[in-house]
Order: sequence, then C-alpha cells, then structure tokens
Amino acid sequence: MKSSATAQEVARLAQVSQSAVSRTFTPGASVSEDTRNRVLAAAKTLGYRPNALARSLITRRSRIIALVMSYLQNQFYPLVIEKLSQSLQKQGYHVLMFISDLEETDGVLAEILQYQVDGIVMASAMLSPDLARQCAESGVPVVLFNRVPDISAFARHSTSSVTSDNHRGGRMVAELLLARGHRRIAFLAGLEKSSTNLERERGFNEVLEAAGVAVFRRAVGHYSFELAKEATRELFAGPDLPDAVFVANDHMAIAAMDVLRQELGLRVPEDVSVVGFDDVPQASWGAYRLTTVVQSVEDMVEATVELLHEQMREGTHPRNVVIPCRVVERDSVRAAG
Amino acid sequence: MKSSATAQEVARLAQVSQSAVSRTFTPGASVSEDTRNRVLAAAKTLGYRPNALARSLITRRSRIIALVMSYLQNQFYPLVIEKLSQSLQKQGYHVLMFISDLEETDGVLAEILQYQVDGIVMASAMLSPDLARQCAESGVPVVLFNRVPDISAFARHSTSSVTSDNHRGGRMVAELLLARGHRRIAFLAGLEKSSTNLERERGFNEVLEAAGVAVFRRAVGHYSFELAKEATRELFAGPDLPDAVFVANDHMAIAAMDVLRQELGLRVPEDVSVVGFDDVPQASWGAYRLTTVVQSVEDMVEATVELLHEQMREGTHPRNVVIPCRVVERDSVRAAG
DNA sequence: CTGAAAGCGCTTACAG
DNA sequence: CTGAAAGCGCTTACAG
Repeated sequence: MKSSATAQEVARLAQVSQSAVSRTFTPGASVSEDTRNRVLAAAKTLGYRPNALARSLITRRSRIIALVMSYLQNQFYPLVIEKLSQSLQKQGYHVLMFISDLEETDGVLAEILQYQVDGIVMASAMLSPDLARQCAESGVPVVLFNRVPDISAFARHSTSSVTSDNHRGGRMVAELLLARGHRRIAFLAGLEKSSTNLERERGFNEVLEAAGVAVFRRAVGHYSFELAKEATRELFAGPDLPDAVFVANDHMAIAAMDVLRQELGLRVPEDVSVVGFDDVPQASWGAYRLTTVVQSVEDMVEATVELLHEQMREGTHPRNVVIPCRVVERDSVRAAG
Repeated sequence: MKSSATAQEVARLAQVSQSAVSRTFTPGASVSEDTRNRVLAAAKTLGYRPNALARSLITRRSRIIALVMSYLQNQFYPLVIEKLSQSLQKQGYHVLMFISDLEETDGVLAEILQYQVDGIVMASAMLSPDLARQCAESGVPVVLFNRVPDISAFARHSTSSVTSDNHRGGRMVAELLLARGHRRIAFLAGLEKSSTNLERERGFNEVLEAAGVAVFRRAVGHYSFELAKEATRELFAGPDLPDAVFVANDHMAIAAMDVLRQELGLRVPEDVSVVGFDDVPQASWGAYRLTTVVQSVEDMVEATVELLHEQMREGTHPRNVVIPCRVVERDSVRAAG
C-alpha cells in the first residue's frame, strides 16, 4: 500500500523548504507565484495531498462534525443526513456518523470526543437528555436537532437547538380538525417524554380545551411503526370510535392508516380523518396522501449549520431557534361541510 | 472552550512518565497494576481522553471508513448507513459520510484521502466507474457496495465488491411472472448502465427469451421516483396494455403502483402484476404489499466489513462477493391459475 | 515494567 | 517572500 507523499518529499523535489509547500496549501499564506507553481508541479507528480490529521493536530480544528442519531426508519432522518452532509461539505466540513441506542449512549460521547470533532449535532428525539449535557460540558459546540434542551437550567444555557414550531403545529392540527367538524378526536403519541411529542400534544390540547372538546382517546406509539399499529388498534377498539386522529409523526401516521384501512376496513377520510407531522416524502405517496404539518429540513439544517458556526466562535451564547411550520392539506382529512 | 487534558498532564499528576500513560491506554501494552491504577485515577480526575488524531498520525490507522453515497431517497441506503455504521462501531471504526453527485465526484476522492481513511465503501449505483478506479489506485481498500467493478481489467482486479445475486433475482422474477400466466410483461429499468440494472435485466430477459416470450414494452426510470412515474405512463399508453411489470427496484415500483392505481385506475394485481427489487421497509406497507426480491442488508453489510478487513491485511486479493437473494411474495402479483 | 528520546506530518511564529 | 526550528499529542523501539 503506497502511502501518499509527504510535504517533505514535495519540498525536496521542488527545491524549496517544507514551509513553502505548507504555505502553498494554506489559503491566504504568502508564497510567490514562482514557488507556488514549483510546489504545485512537484505535488502533482508525487500525488501529494496534505494529511488532514496532522494538520488538525496543530490547528486544533478537525473540520469533522459528529452526527448522532438513533434510528433511521423514520425517513425524516435520512433526509437530515443528506442535507446536513451536503451543506457541511460545501464548507469543508465532514460528517462522522454515530448510531446510538438509548442504552449505549455514554460510550458514544467518549468516542466522539476522541476524534476532536469541531461540533456535535444530535438529531434524534430518542437520545438521553444526559448525553446532551455531557457533550456541552466537554466544551464542544452542540446543537440539538429536532429536540430541545431538557428542563435543567444548565442544559438550557449551554446548548443550542433547532426545532420547528411544534407547539404551533399542534395547534394548527387541532384547529383544522375542529373546523372540519370533528368532535371525537384521538391523539396517537410518540415518545412521551420527547420534546417534539410534548410540544405537539400541548398545542393540540390547548386548542381542543379552549373549544370545550376533550381528547376523545389517547394511545402511545413511541415513534415506532409497529407500536403505532398496536396503538391504532387500541384507539379503535370498542363500540364508540374516534372520527379523527392526530398522529405525532408521519411515520406512525402511515402505520395507523394501514391498520385503519386494511385491518379495520375504515375509509380515510370518509370514516376517519388522519393528520401526521413532518411531511416525509412518503406522506405524499399516492396511497396515503397524508395531510400533515411540514417541517422544513432545509431550513432546519441551515439553522443548524449557522448555530454550529456561531458556537465555534468564542463568546457567543447558545440559542434555541424555532422554525415556522405549516399544514399541507392532502386527502386524509375530510373536506369542510 | 476548555480543551481536554493531555497525556503529559496526566503523567505529571500520576507521577509517571508519559509513556506509562500511553501504555495504559494501549490494549496489550505492559504496565504494572500499580502504575495503571495511578494513571487511570489521574486520567479520571482530569477527564483525559486520548487524542485519536495524534494516535492515528503515528499508528497510521485512522479507524475511519469513508462511506460514499449519492442519494438517500431510496430507503435501501439509509438502512445501509445504519447497519454498516453499527457494525463498524462495534469494532472501533467510524463512518465518515460523503454525499456525492455524479458531477462532483472527483473532488470527493481528494477529500476522502486527506482524512487518511482506512477504507472506502462506495454504496451507490450512481457513482462514476472512474471514481472507483481512482480510489483503488490510491492504495486504500475499497469495497463497492451493491455495484460491481466496471469492465476494465484493472478495476476487476483491484476492487472488491458485494452485490446480491441480481442476475439470479432477475431470473426468478421472470419465472414467477411466467408461472402466473403473464405474457405481456413490461420492464421498467433503473439507471441503464448500473450493474444492478444490467444484471437484473439480463437474468429477466434470459428466462423470458427461453420461454419464447418477448419483453412486451420497456421504459427507463433511472431509479428516480418521479422519472419512474413518467416511465409508467409510457408503459401504459396505447390500446394494448402490459399485464405485468418488473420494476428494477422497489423505490420505483411504488411510484409505478401509485400511477397505475391513482392515475390510470388499474387494479394491482387484478389488472396488472407488479414486482420490485430490494425489499425496502415500504414494500411491506399495507397500501402496497409489494412482491419483490429481497436483498439482505445485514448479509451484505457483514460481507462488506469482512472484505474491508481482508484488504487491510497485506497480500490479500480483492474478491467479488455475491449474496443470494430470494423472492418474497406479497399481494402485487396475481395468484396462480 | 519503566523512562528518555525520536518521530508521525504538518503549521506557524520568528528572523531575515 | 522564505527557511530553520519548535511543537501539536501521541506511540514505539531502545536501554535499563
């Protein structure tokens, strides 16, 4: 395995000092046109590429961002990987993936820190609040993606976050369902302690309450496809059925629609209206045409990158950015009248 | 930003040499029980973590594997990220993501090599055959995932690959469709020059030909959801319609089913049978229940990791591993008789 | 088992 | 603009 040439070897061939070759590859460093060309020529014939690891050791910037996720079943997250990775690549950063279950979360942080990452984005509702704090304590910029710092004052003041306006989104869903005349409205929850679920449900409940309508029934799907199916069966057991369900995310909403139609023989939206959250690509597929709340991955990623940069500069305070969201109506909610 | 403690500082606190602290963090190195404990204690109070970058510089192993992909729309690939990342993590390796379009593929390689990755897995049918060669030339182990080296003798002998048995899979689909009495069978192609498409179509055609049945019609969807919709419209235009379609992957097959049912008002499988390839999670969703050829992500990932290890050892030859595949029957192909 | 020393491949003051 | 030199944080022969 021929390892790549070193700056030393390039210097020798180009008849300049090693410093000169380093400068040639450092944007903004001062090298004469002549030296630069000699170096470039030599580099080319030797196939030279600066060793990013050695560079990082001395500059103290690895240009690596850790991305921590716990499950990719929900298509929302692959989209995040794609957009975030592309956006970061354009700026010379790269994404190091960490897949973490709830259990092995502590070890993950240790690994991340060993790589001297320049930042961490935690993009999963399923991560322990503890890990978030640990990261922040390490002094590495952290931005929580699609989740909010836990209630401890410490986390709030040391960690940035970007979420969409889950509370507002929950409200909009309740308003829509009420406007369409629904009164027996069920809620299918995700992970109960996740901030996404908490906020969506809070907004949803507020509006229902204000209208004097109680949540008709409630079950928990933990953001899992299979458990959401179970939860749907619960919701639609008994003689008196809901006439609408708000499901805490699209991934579960699709599971719910499958059960409703295939198992229970109910029609959507004629018998039941269904609303999701996220607007994953599958929500617009012909078989589902799910009415949902759109979270803009693009906007969220953009905010994340900006927050990362902010925190890499000294003396900036963490911020919690909230991205507006909106309802996209398709065919899973019955029409007015 | 408090940067982490160094081995030097730990050594001072523990009253040992820096070599001693290095040894306690190097599995298999010889340290007395006593020194080890002193070092561990000191490390703990200082929150010391070995700097992986500095270590890599000297060991010449970064324990980083580059994963190159070009699109994550097809849910098959997120699964690969998840499984591969988990498997590698267990062995102390990590995945650095590279999202690459067909155009900017050259720059990507340069970036990858700067990070001194220990291996590269190229997991996308959409990558230029050229990039594969470049990687191999750099001397870094490369394994092609779900694609095969191009026809040049050089690539064949320098690059490992893992694919499922696409050729056999294509044959099985043709056999199934023939057995169900279909004679007007269309093919909806993916990227025409990709090895997955080539092999699947070749196997498919072989069996049809042997049975004296010509491919009824053919269109190209380039593995894109939108283009697959277009292609489906082409296939089902005119007075004489196909009674079955083999679609080169599930992602496109779902697009096809949407068009068939929503736009064209055809029933699956009563009017048309549809078969896909991959068995992505969505294929089993209630609204589709797609009959398809399953490629085992687990087996493919396992083989990939093994191949990576093989190539990291000197003196091993690249291999092309072919994973068996099988048909899973659901409800998108009409029953016998 | 242990420490002093060399060195991995780079960047960056420091003099000129 | 340029080179010699120090040093980033580690590992690993080499002597003891």
